[in-house]
Order: sequence, then structure tokens, then C-alpha cells
Amino acid sequence: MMRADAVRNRRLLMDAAAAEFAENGMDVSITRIATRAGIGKGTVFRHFDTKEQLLAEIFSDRLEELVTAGLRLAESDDPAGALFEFMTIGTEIQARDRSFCQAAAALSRSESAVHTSRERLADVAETLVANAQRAGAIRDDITGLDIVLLLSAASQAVLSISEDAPGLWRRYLAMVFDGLRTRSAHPLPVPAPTRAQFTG
Amino acid sequence: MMRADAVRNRRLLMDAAAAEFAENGMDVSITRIATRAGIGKGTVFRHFDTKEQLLAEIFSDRLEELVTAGLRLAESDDPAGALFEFMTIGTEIQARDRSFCQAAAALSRSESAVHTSRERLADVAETLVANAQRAGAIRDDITGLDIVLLLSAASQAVLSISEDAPGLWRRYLAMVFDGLRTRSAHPLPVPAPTRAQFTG
DNA sequence: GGACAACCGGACCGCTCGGTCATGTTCTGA
DNA sequence: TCAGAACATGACCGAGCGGTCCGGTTGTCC
Repeated sequence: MMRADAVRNRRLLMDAAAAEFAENGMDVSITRIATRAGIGKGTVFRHFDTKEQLLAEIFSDRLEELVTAGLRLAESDDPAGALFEFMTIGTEIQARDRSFCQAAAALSRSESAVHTSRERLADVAETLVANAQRAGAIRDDITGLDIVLLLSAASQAVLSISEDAPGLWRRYLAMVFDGLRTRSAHPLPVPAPTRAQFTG
Repeated sequence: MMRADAVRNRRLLMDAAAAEFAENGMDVSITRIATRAGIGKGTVFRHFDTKEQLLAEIFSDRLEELVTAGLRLAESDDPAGALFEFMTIGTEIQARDRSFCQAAAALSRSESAVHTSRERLADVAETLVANAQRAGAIRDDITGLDIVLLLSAASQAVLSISEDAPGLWRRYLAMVFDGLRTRSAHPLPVPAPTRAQFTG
């Protein structure tokens, strides 16, 4: 059982780290995070052996947040709308968090918590896609992994001007989604990625 | 007039820096670049006052490469095909170069050479879009700036698995392009970015 | 061929980073 | 209430960074 002050400090730390990572990317220093949390630097390393572990925990939380939303949307009776909202939520998370994409590239292979969250995300995306395809709204030649990868497309497109144009990602997400519709479909030049490629 | 050895070393330096930045992103150390070029670290700072300047020069070269291709394609008699090839070239450059997107976000405002190259890129994209729209192939509610921003979408989408799946970006570029076609058009929720937002 | 400017190189500087550790403090259970 | 375990802290460490500088080297021009 953790002591009460340890629980409180861990909470402060997680919040501060999440905020710093979101605002400034995953290269913010531990010192800065500790200061923002109002705790000492050493305390950070009491809760997490390494900076990478801290980042992984936060990143994995974000992924689970999206998984949860996806599971709820999978029950919707408007499959196309559900898929679109899933993509909206996922893109918004990334648009708000500068560390998200960096974290995805940096530690998807090393941290097992992240690994399983990514699997769960792929699963729920697969369900949402299958539902939308069954309803005839979405082209048949795309997969759940396609959707997961496309989650970063719109937010990254606007990354260089995101401060001056918040919300612009919605414009490109709409364009991307237009490309996913059944009647937009043209043959794709490359097969979908395999689960093994995604998993790493 | 530069001395012959200085010219040769500058060439070696540029090539090595471009390769390192492309392979490892813009955070590679000057020491590493110098070693790869087979020159001393001090020599790097003889040619460029700061690391940022070196990065800017290379980044701006890449942009001009794309501008040149765009100008050629603007003369094509297949406007839709020209736009698609423009996007293909731009996306491929980014897919091959890990520093590209970082550089775009980091120094588009500070370095004037980059600034003007970005303007030229926006101009040529505007022309290509206008041509394709006049031909009726591309939806009317998008702009050249949209295209420039979308250049990063596909390459960034696959960034986390790009080593395991080279060329996968072509799949998502095709999807994005499908979303740009006239008959895919659904109303967009957000207006296009202004030139001022893009310029910074 | 010689003089001199241009150029090269790597030891060096100040700084920041992630991570450690000894010391002092605070909570908790009996 | 109090012993002792759990926890917090910030000075400290080695490594690596961008950038500087000066003694030695090399190309160039008369």
C-alpha cells in the first residue's frame, strides 16, 4: 500500500508531465516537469525508473482513452458517423499533444503497456471499419490499421501552423474522410500494412 | 573566391549533413555530421555560423527541389495527374527525410531563405490546384496551401512503421487524393488557412 | 618559390541533460 | 506515542551538446 503523500505526489507528477509533454513535446526535461509538479527531481525517479517509462505511462493512458471511446462508438447504430467520430477524437488528441506522435515512433516497440494498448486500438478500429463497410458507407479496400495510421495524418499536416490555426486539422480530417467513402474509391497502389508491421 | 579545398569540404559537409538529417532527424550532433563528412568539427562552423543555419540551407534546398518539379508540372496538359505527381514527389521527399517535418516546424519563421522557398512552394501549388480545378478534376473548395499542408499527411501517417513498410505512404497519399476529387466533395467544416497563417 | 591569407582541426568551454545517492522528513501501524 | 519504514530532496555525477579558439597546414597569387 502506498503512503498517502506518495499517492498525491504521483498524481501531481502525472498531471504535470502530461501537460508539459503535450505543450512542449517529449524532450522536456525531468527538472522542468518536477518543478511544474511542485516536487523534487528525485521524487520523479522514485515513481518511474526512467523518463521513457513516465512517457510510456502517459502515452498509454492516451491510447486507452481512445480505445474506450472506440468501444462505446462500436455500439452506435450509425457506423459511418461512429468511425468519423472515432477519427475526430483520435486526431484531436494528437492535435492537442505534441508528444503523441513522437511517443508513437519512439517507444511503441520497447514498452509493453504501449504495445498492448496499440493492439487494443487496432482491434477496436477493425470493428468500427467492419461496421461501416457492412453499412456500405466506407470503401472495402481499407482496414482498421489504415484508420489507426490515418489518425496522425490530419494533425501532422497542420503541425507547422497549429498555433496560428487551431482546429484547422478538422478541415483535413474531413478531406481524408471524404477519401474513405465508398464512392470515392479508386484502386490503391499498395496493400494494407500487416498486423506484424504495425506491432513491430 | 573560395579556396578549392574549402569548396570540396563544403560539398562533403552538405552531403553528410543531408544524409544524417534524413536518416536520424534534425537532432543529430554536429560532431557526428563532421565525422561522416571526414572533416573536423571546427570546419563545420567555418561554413555555417550555427547548426540551425546548416539545417536551414539543406531544408531550403529540398523545398526548391520540389518547387522546381512543381514549375515543370505546371506546364503539363494533364492537370490532375500533374497535381498528383507533385504531391507524390513532395510526400516522397518527406518519407525519405526524417528531418523535413521537424525543420518545417522549427525554422520556417526564423530563416529567410526557408521563408521565401515556402512562399514559392505555395505559389506553385496554387497554380497546380487552379489548373486541376479548371479541368474539373479537383474539388473547388481547396487551395494551394491545403495541398502544401497535405504533403506531410501521408508520410507522417506511416512514420511509426516506415522502416518496416517503405512505400506504404503511397497507399495513404492515394486515399488523400481520392478525397480531393470533385465527386468526393462534402462541405468542409473549417475555412482554408490564410497565407498569413502559413507564412507565420 | 616564397609569403601570406585562407583554411583546417580538435582540445576546450559552459551548459543541460538523465539519473544517483546520502541525508533529512513524514506518514503509519501497533 | 513512537519506532521505523517509506518517502522527498537537491547536490552531485558523467556524458554529450553547440559553439569557440588558436596553432598548424595548405592553397593561391605574384
